[in-house]
Amino acid sequence: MVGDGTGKEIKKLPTSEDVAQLAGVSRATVSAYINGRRYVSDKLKKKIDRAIDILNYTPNEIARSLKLQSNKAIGLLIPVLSKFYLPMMRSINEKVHDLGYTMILGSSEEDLQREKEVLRVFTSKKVSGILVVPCSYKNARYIEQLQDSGIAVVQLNRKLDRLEADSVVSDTNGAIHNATVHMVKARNKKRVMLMGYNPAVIADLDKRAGYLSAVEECGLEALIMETAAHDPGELAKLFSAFSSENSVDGVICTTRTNMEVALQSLKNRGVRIPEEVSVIGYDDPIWTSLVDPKVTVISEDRYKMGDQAVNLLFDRIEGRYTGEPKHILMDAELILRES
Amino acid sequence: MVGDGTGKEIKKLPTSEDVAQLAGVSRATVSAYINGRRYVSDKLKKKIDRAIDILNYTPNEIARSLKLQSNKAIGLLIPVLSKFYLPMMRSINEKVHDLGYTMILGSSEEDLQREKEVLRVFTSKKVSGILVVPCSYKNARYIEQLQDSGIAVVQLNRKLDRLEADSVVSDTNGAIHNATVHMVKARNKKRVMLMGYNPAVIADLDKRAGYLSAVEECGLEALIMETAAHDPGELAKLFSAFSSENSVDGVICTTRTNMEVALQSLKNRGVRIPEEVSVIGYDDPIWTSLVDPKVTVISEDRYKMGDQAVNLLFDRIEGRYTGEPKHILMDAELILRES
DNA sequence: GTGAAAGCGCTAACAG
DNA sequence: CTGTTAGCGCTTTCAC
Repeated sequence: MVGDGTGKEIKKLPTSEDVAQLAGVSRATVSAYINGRRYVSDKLKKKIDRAIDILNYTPNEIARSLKLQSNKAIGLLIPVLSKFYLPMMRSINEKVHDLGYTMILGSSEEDLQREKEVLRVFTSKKVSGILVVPCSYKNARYIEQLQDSGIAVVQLNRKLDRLEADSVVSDTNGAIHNATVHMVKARNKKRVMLMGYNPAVIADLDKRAGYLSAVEECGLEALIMETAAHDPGELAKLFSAFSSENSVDGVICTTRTNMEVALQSLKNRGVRIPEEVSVIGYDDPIWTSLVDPKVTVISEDRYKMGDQAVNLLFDRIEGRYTGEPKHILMDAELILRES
Repeated sequence: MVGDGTGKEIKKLPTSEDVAQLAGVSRATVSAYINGRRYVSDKLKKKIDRAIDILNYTPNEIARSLKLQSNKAIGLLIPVLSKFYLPMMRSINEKVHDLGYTMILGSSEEDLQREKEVLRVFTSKKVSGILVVPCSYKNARYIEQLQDSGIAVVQLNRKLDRLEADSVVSDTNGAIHNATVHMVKARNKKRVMLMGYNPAVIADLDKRAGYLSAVEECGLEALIMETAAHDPGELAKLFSAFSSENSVDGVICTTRTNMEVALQSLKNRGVRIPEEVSVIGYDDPIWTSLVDPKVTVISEDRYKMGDQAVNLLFDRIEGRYTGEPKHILMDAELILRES
């Protein structure tokens, strides 16, 4: 316990050799026992257990990975660490943990170059698989190379047409389409706006498409309020733009934050919801069912998306599936409430 | 491009040996060049660069880690993947990426046993350091063992008294104290409630303590509304309990969600803020400055907390600091607005 | 200034 | 059934 003036003493960790020695067996037997790769007699098992216990031995995963040429780890690459991805991260984290894998997290920050960097790091760490929310078509070729080198890849939340890899995305196009039609047919609204469309976001293209096809189908005018990046300044601009808009009787919000902006603005102005203006929000946080009026929302089950994706990934990693890419399109639910 | 009926062909990745061979040098030289460990003549550098390029060589980090007995990775262990930790994750992710490290993410789910499991996995992967939001005193000894074996450890957001490791926590005690006093002295409120206290959460003990010391100092009655876990059911209970409470003239919320509940309830009831009831929220999401009235909040700069923690960690990892544990207590700011 | 060779801790043939 | 042995790909003394 007393130092020698040079700082901490670092205990060298025990190796399988140490365990073998103490148990009076060979390293091979220790390895076989730990990994359950072949029969080991009860007597030796006991001895080994005891030795492991005494030494407090933990296998060195690095050495194991080097030998096996694969790491019990998967990489998760998302554009930004935002709350949007949390539900997916949760389901992924659970499955990964249950299977004894670890999750390496990286963000591309929507930057093509950085995306590639992170992917490169993942591969240098020999991850068994990668879950990626791609940020650019440009890396499709590179990702296919990774697959060729034996790394399983699943696209999450965004799907590149030119990338031959499993994918799990939600049907935002259909969801927005249905929501718009619902406003018109069931609520009898005539001037329905798509609020908060951001042309820089890949997913928003789908939302726009769904909206446009719906208004066309209903013979109405397309009313789109654009916005830009997700910083406070832009949000304030959106807030004031929306607040001086009083010709619409229906609002479809493209994101959760935009829904907050819209609701806040309407309440401030004393606009009655849904009599004067009907609102359909995006995403379904707890409070949407607590507030007055309870708000109708489009809800993507992102927890489940993550779950599906990680299932596809492990099907590949563990060799249960080796065929053509599977593409899962998840329905986004329209949760009807009062707004 | 044409398969042979047996499925994918997996290309073996090039090794430093391949590079050396192609460049006509030895592995030692390749290694030395890549890591800048010793002088290499320009001529050889060129050759090596060319070979690396041709082969598209990426060093195998696993082999590197085995040799060096340390992985360019750090582990981040948080209780749950909630939005509370996102700002910290962002700053940590940035620094880690900049330094060429990777971040392994794990969650304890507030479970003692699982916390230990995750820590064990981190060590088996030979992470260079660990950032941990501890969930129990019980693992303090184990964590100290990790330090003894050479792994740097920094506690984040929560600090165990009996754990000799660097820490970065925010001064919630002081923040709640100040907020309470502010309500009484500056707003002239007499019945100030601490709303949403959850005795099961370590941090809430501090909040309670700060609140109690303040009401005592002001000679007021302590009014604490308790709540339990973070599920929708409990939240609804809290909402209704708070909604039938009309004897208070000031509310201090313990979390962001609780703030949403309180504001929503007061608005529903048509209670004027802050004339009838003054509200101080916790956490500072964008909308707090957009709504009417703009809400006064206690704001922990969690991005900065993560930054500080990761700085301490790398000071240890890279040997710039080897002394006694450092404990950073970060001020939580009271952002005065209208509520 | 550069190369040869040993070894990090583990697994998997191959013997016995 | 269990032990011996040969690497996995890299870094690093130690010679040249």
